[in-house]
Amino acid sequence: MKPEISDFLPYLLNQAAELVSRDFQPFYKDRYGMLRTEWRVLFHLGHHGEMTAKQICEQASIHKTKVSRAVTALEKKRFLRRETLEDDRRFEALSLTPAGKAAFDSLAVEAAAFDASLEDMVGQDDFEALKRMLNHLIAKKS
Amino acid sequence: MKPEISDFLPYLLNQAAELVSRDFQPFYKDRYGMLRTEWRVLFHLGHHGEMTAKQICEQASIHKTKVSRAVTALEKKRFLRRETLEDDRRFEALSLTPAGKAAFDSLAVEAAAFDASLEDMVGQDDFEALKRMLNHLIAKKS
DNA sequence: TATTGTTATACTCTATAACTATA
DNA sequence: TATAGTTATAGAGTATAACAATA
Repeated sequence: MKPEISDFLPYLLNQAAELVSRDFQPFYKDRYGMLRTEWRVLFHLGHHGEMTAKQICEQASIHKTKVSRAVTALEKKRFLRRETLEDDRRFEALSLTPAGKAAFDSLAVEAAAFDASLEDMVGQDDFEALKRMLNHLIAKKS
Repeated sequence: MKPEISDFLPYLLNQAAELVSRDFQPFYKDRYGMLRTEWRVLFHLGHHGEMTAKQICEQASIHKTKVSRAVTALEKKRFLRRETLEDDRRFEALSLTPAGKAAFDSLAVEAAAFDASLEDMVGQDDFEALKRMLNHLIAKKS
């Protein structure tokens, strides 16, 4: 018995990720002109406060070239400012401007609501289990 | 309490999908030079036999432009042949050549083994639950 | 006019190597 | 020599409009 495509986990993950991403994309794209990596970097800075690019790379599992470009784009949008660290001038402290904070606050609320709508879709218990499994899978594969 | 990124389902889905896809990609790419959509189209034709492009679009939820390009690429690799339907000359019956069938047979085995390795990773019960939830989510979002 | 499939085009995302500035 | 971050480039994936051929 050959497997159907709906039994192949890589396909399911990709399809689900794509559909969900496409639904959330308008929130950061249409209003703020951000790309996905920019939204993620903004998310991390909004959540953790001042960080270096390297810290964002590590915490978010994003390659340094992507972070570098996202930081440049967010800076151009006046959502982020950088300050070279005097201890070690290779590092820059990245932080959100008031405009960046405002965007983050608004998007964080919308993200939470979006996540809640997904929770409604699959049910509360399943939703927690789903997140747990995905985190487990990601940890194993990273 | 602001949400961590590991609590945001779109992020988790995308990260898991990317890591898993990257692991499976070598099977169809390195040996057969296929792209992801080509592998999916091959999968469908191998599983269901003769189909039209429209049927593949519907069953696999792939846009017609992607299927069209994948079909062209698979034809160039001599994995697929087309035959215009005389009933309605807008349609073409697509089917795998012997070389295409051989590639499918080999890849189907490897895909099943890969899927099984993911099952080992998350545990059998969770694995079934995970697939069920993803299928549910996909159905709701499509 | 509607449908199947193709082509053109632009944008988004990923991956890697080479580079700079600093340590 | 090593590390933080940048730039260049190619490849892969996605989205949409316009089109040709057939019905």
